[in-house]
Amino acid sequence: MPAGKPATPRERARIRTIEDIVRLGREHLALHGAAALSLRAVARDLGVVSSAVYRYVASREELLTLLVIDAYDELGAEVEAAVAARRPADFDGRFRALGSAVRAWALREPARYGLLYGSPVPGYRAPAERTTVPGTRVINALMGILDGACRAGRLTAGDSTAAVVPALAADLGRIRRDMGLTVPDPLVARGALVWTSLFGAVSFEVFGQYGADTFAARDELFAHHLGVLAGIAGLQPPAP
Amino acid sequence: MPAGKPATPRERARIRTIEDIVRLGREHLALHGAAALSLRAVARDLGVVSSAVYRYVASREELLTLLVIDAYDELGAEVEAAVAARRPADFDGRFRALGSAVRAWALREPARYGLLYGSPVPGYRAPAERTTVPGTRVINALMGILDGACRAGRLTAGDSTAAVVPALAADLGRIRRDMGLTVPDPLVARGALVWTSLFGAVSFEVFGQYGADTFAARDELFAHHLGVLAGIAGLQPPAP
DNA sequence: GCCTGTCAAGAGCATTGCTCTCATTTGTTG
DNA sequence: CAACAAATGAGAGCAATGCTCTTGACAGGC
Repeated sequence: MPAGKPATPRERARIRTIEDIVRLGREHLALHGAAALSLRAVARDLGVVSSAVYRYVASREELLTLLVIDAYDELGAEVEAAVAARRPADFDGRFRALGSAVRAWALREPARYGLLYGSPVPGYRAPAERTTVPGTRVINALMGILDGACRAGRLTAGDSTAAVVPALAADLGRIRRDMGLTVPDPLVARGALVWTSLFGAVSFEVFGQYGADTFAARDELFAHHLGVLAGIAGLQPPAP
Repeated sequence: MPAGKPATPRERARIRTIEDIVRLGREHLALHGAAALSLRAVARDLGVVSSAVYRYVASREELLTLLVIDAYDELGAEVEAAVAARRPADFDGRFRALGSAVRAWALREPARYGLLYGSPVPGYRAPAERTTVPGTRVINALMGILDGACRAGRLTAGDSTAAVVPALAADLGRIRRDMGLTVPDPLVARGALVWTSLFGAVSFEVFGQYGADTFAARDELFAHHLGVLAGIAGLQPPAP
């Protein structure tokens, strides 16, 4: 990418306008939800007629894609910051920080979380080539923690030493190679389970799948879940 | 409820028309997704002008609610049937049947699954008084399995005998009382985790959160996850 | 200083949810 | 059987939406 600072003032004004559009779109998204995102409303807020917005953003889908990338990046940055705030050797603490950061961001930005991890917006498919990189920051961070614990010998195998079936082993092997992991196959599979389970727990809270008043102590419930998930991943709490 | 067969033919024709509307709505939902559901489109398919539909369905939201109930009921019925097909004492098998049934239905009906467990349709809130009963069939079945295993003494406590924090214990106690469970608190909490984790794994598949070609052996991955989750719940595989 | 390319505006098309009025069908009842 | 009343369907209409097209103005680059 050329990137940097495009010399021409036209280009500069252009990217500035796009930034404004994304910012306004983010506000609308957070306020009224993904499917209620209206290009005309953004245009109004921008003080411009609707057709003018199409000079900068090809379509509503394009704006959605920009907002998806924006949200993935914000979530990823917060998660990475939360993880980095813990001692590098405190793998269990790093994992819990990751989970708590995901949940905190999701509860603070439910509509944007729904855009990323909820039902896909009908007729819209996020272009993989633009969203996979920011979309993998969380799972990369998670696997990084597991891999670090494994290299440090702080990963308990538990009863998960049982070999996985060959078809799955092929996938896991490829993943380990692509991500440069040393974690053994069964624990990679468990890492994937922990990953999906974490987002399942968060989604239930954000999307209101728990009944309205089934759980009053949601913070404690989530903390409990995080502890169990840490155990599944093979992470051991810091020595007392 | 009076229910039964309303004598008057007008009422009969009326409920028949509503059934047709729900059926057409279900088709549109499955084909084009939830947010693309259009009352005018189902009116066209029904061979009637759009305003006529409002004689039977108060609003688009109302139709969505009917479709939510319809989907919850279909999913619940399939899950219950799958569970009932296993030997009552085969708790582990029953749990795996439950999980597989959820996944099978979700993969077969992704749009309807998204309506139930995805991001809420913006501006729409399912009325709890009409959807909670059908919406709790899966978790009831799951807790029923755990409770049955507990009563039969086939539930391994594992290392989960540690007491939960008081705030959470209050919630768990209420849940146990409401559902008539004998499972101890920590295992109720684990049941909740297994519940959310199951739907997390299914959602990742249905919503395409796994990369396009990260996992080729998704059936095996899910089976592996189910096995781990069964262990978390305290279920032991049938004696060899 | 002129020209070219970028930009905003406006009109317009097809679509949506929903309401209103009016005519027609239909079931019931005298 | 006929008359009445209720239920039903049709159509027009309103306020939105996404998106396209044409027209005119403005400003950057030679």
